[in-house]
Amino acid sequence: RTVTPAWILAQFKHSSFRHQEPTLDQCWTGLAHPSQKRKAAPDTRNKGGGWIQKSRNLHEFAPVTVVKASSVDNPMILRIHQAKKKRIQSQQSSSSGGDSVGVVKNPPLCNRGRNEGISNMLKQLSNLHLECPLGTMDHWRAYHYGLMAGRVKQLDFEIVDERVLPRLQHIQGFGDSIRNKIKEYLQTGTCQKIKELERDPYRKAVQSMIKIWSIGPIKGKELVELGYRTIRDVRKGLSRGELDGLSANAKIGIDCYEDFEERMSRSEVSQIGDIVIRTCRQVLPGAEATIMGSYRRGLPNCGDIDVLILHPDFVETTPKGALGRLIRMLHQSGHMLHDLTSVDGMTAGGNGTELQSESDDSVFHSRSSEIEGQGETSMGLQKYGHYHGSSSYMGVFASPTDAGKRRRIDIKIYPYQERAFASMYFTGNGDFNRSMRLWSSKARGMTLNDHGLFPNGTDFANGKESVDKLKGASLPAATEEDIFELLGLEYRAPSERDSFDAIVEKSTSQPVAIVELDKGEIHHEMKHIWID
DNA sequence: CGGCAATACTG
DNA sequence: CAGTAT
DNA sequence: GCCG
Repeated sequence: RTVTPAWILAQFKHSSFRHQEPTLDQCWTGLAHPSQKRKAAPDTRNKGGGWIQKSRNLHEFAPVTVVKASSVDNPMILRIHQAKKKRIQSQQSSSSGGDSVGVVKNPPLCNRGRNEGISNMLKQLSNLHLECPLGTMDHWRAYHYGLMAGRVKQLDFEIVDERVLPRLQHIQGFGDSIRNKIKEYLQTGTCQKIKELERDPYRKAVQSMIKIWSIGPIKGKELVELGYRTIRDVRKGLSRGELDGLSANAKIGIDCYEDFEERMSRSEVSQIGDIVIRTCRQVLPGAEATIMGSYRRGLPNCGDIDVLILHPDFVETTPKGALGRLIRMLHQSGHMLHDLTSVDGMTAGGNGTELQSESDDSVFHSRSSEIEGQGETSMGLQKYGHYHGSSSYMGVFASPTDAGKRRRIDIKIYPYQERAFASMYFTGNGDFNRSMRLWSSKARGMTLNDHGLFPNGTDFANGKESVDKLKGASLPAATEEDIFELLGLEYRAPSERDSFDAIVEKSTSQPVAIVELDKGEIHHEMKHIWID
């Protein structure tokens, strides 16, 4: 049933399910429970001049989050469990946990914002390594810095001075290097490593090359070796004909360099979405098209537009040529400027890809052998063939709101039966997807992708050949909730899918404690919570 | 010292 | 297949 | 960079 705030308060009062002391079978994570992220710490801190200073024992800095350490095969829980054991051994203490007042399932929205400074520092380090992976290992450095940038924000305490460093030691992912950088940050307010990386002219040059869409670390380095340091250099080189070897996509990337750096407002995204969706319905009546990505996650601005297309009549297949037809129509109306991938029959983002010809179908007929009966009328129901699989398109869209600005757009179409998996994937974010897939594989022995969820051992590994088997072998899910359920994870609304740590095992009847929230807060946070 | 998600598209 | 992308 |  749906739980009202009043009901929850009543439960708290009557303590019908009370917070229990964590036993060894349980653990806390060192991470704040999502529900306490915003509220708890500021409160506690403000009382009596900072509890971090007051309390030395570890039970006090992570007072609540009681998560059952159930499945032992869950690596994340396992690690955390491990960490706790370690801690328990080294440090014994008596009481704690007085603040928890009740339990809910399916905890509410994550609120971030703690340890901003440190998080930003780690994020910077991540980016500096990510954008310029000079050594082969840098990629994973960046990965880990990124994860930790997310994790510090979820800590249930503020890192205000060095005394918390030993506590950090017990939290998964904070090793010597990162703790030292945090220490440095606490002492000096900066990080020499960042300065150093930012100073390095080579790295800086490669960074600016890498920001060109379709230029990665390898080509970026090549360009720098050739003497190009800035986007201006590259443009100059291009105009001199020195860089003819670059791909068509790279040329688009160079042309749109500044535009692609920019983020757009939600309103612009929704307007672009409207255009695409309306056109889509013309081309494919009955289609369900939705804006996904960061827009769906509710971010205030977005780096690109992601549109997912489904059609209930195409359950195991996709309408052959529909995506191409949509793209072509968008080209004709002047909205779509460039293709970065080819679609169905259309040519790739190559040279003459623009408006090809007048005859609506010439492109399709000439390119795609597969078209069966193309119903002709531009707005009637088309008869589409069945393409077995999904397809995805990347392109460049003309901003309807900001004249001259060009926006990255991705459009994907999937068989209807894959809709839950496709929308999960396409909603992201990236870290969340990786976390979820890691969980699937390590904790559940299954492989999760945008087509389905497959018990390992299923014969899906050999690429395109087995797409069919792959589909057939997937556990069925009609909704995203189903997927969380299948994986034994707490449901997360799109807006909550914002980090690697946003994944929590579904407590099997094991309550999750929350800290005191005032009524307004509870009302605000919980009025939509579903409790089974 | 191996693993860190899993896949699509291009040339 | 490597590189870039999601 | 960190973990097992």
